[in-house]
Amino acid sequence: MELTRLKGFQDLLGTQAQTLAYVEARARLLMERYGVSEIKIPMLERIELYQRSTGETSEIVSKQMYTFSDRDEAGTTLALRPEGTPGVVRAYIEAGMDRSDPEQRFFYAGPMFRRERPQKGRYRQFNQFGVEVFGRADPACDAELLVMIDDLRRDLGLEFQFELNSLGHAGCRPAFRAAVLEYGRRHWDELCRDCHERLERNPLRLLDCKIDVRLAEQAPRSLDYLCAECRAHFDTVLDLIGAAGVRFVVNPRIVRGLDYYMRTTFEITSTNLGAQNAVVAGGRYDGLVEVLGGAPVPGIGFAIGMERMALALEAARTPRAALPRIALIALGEAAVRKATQIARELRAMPLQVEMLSSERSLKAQLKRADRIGANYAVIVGPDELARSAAQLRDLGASSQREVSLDRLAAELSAARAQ
RNA sequence: GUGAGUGUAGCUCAGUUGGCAGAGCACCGGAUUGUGGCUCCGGUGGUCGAGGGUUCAAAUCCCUUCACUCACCCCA
Repeated sequence: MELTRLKGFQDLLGTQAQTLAYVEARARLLMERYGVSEIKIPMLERIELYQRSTGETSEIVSKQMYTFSDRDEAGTTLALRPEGTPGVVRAYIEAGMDRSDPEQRFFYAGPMFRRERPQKGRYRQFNQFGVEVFGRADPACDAELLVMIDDLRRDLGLEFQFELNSLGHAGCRPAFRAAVLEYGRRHWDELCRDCHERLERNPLRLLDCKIDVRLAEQAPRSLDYLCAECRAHFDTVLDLIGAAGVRFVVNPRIVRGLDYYMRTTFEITSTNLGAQNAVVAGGRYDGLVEVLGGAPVPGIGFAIGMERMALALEAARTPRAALPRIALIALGEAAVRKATQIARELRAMPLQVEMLSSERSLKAQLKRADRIGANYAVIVGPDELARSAAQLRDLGASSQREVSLDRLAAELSAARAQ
């Protein structure tokens, strides 16, 4: 086969697609309870949107975006969205909400694109479910989002590790950054090659190096550089979520790769996912709305990695109860005609009904019924048709009896109740 | 971008020292006129990832290349 799927892109079949849809359905239900409304935004934006928000120093923008020229005279450079937040902020400003009605909560769901080397839990097209809150600077808002994530976790029956940190705000963050930079330069000779690179590009990432663990642990901590206000904000967030029953740890090494994060940042991981174990991540981004040309409105948000969530769920889940599955077997043209009507009637019950190919023998059709995991087979042939009846076969029990057609739906419903 | 591992039937994989390409599962048919699973019998199905080299002879040895997987990196 020559026309295969692209590297890092996937076809999701059957249960894989189902699990993903299930996670999204549960998340949507939660949004309703939290009063968060949906926002649908484009998958394509000007490249500058990401350069200015996500940041040129992030690897996402500098190396991983799918970009191309539009067919207009100006040759505008477009980018497939690598994440959702910039687009949501742009839409929020464009709708004038930053001035008219700044306090807003949105959720979005859809595919993101990053051209990375694929591995377990990491794909070039992947789905995120994200929440963004604007116009709220108070710690109760941070806490509410974390509780929201914990609600989803509990609803799905999973165990996660919540790790939180605070990076400080525009006033105190620079001092911390300078301290890390200074620390890195002082220990230059002991740093790994990747860390040399990091120091140039994004010094804070020194802290989550997995090679120089000892050095990273002894590096300056953002928590020690917080101003009184940031300190109080963080303490209140921790107090609130603790009181609400969220289990968490403070991890001073959580720094996010995106430029716009400040104050509260968090990463939520699941074991049994391999190396790519972050299922949810996010943080506060006061200042981002202003950077993109809006009013000075605070913001905070997170994104769920849907494929990773589905992976975690598949490792732990018990299958959900499905509709009883009926294989409808018709023998002969007249029976097919009748069966077409019966199928419609049974599906309305509701029952899951699949009509098998009447071109094949009864034996082959029953074999097929077994293969697809049907609970019952309903057989209609010329003999049954003459009596206005059908054979109702219980494939699990291997028992069979004749049922008149006008009683069939009721009989199957009764069997379902058992 | 870097590293490692794996590529043989639709799937999971054997294949010895270089000597006729195999098994299990799945699929199709039969044993059983209109009755599945279990059993038995038969059948369909192969560019041994691709290209080149060595050899009387290559799935096997050598070179090149591609794909997939995992990890680094990055991050959801």
